[in-house]
Amino acid sequence: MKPQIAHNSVDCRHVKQLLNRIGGKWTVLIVTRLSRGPMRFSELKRDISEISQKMLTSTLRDLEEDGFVRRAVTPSIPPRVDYELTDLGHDLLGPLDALGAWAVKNKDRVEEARQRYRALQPGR
Amino acid sequence: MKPQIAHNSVDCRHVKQLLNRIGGKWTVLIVTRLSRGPMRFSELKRDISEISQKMLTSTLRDLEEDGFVRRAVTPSIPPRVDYELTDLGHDLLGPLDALGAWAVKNKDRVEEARQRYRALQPGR
DNA sequence: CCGCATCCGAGTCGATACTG
DNA sequence: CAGTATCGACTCGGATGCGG
Repeated sequence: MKPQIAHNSVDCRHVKQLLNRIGGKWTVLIVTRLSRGPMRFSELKRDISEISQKMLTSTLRDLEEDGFVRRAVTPSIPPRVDYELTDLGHDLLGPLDALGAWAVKNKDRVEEARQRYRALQPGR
Repeated sequence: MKPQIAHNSVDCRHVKQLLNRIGGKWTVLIVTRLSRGPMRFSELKRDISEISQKMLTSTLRDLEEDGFVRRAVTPSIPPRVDYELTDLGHDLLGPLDALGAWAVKNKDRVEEARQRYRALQPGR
């Protein structure tokens, strides 16, 4: 089974890759936290209390891999690791904020649609 | 430069909900197809050949539930079902296209970052 | 033609325990 | 402090078969 997309446009693949990243359960939460400035691992963990250590680590790794986040290790004892957005990460905030603003602005319309839908679908 | 998304607030949930929707494997593909105009179920199925009937059905249901897509049944024989974007769905195209444009524009930077990352991580 | 029901494998998420 | 390792629960997506 190949992840090949029959959709001809090459660009489509990149769009989907990006969506897969930011569509992750924690990605946006982390990126928006970091938009305020560098944070330590434990700060992020404390700030997003519901996240598990594992998911925080792996999400940060993914973001680092794609060049949105920079990881800075200070080999002291105890060790210290800071994370911050790269230029690319900051650039991403633009469209991301736009989407976020849209979601906030239109949440009522979505909510209405959901209630209308449920009203018409007995059971389910 | 400053985060426009209010963290720790109710808004955050709506943003996440939206991302969960459009982060789905097929959502964007379907929405972009429908942006050109109404389409029948079988047209969509044919156009996105790799999608399974199940996923097409369930994704359309999700989009309908959130008010992005309207479903019109013509009870003829054989039956006929058309799907089209609602006004809300069309509005969503704005931020969605912005994100898509960003992905296309910055694909090289992401690609570079990935290669740089891989070069520094032997094995893994 | 449309799409629901069911089963199943693969990947994801998360709690817990352990290391430098 | 900042992770890694492991294992189970859960969810997603695909295949197939049936029904209106």
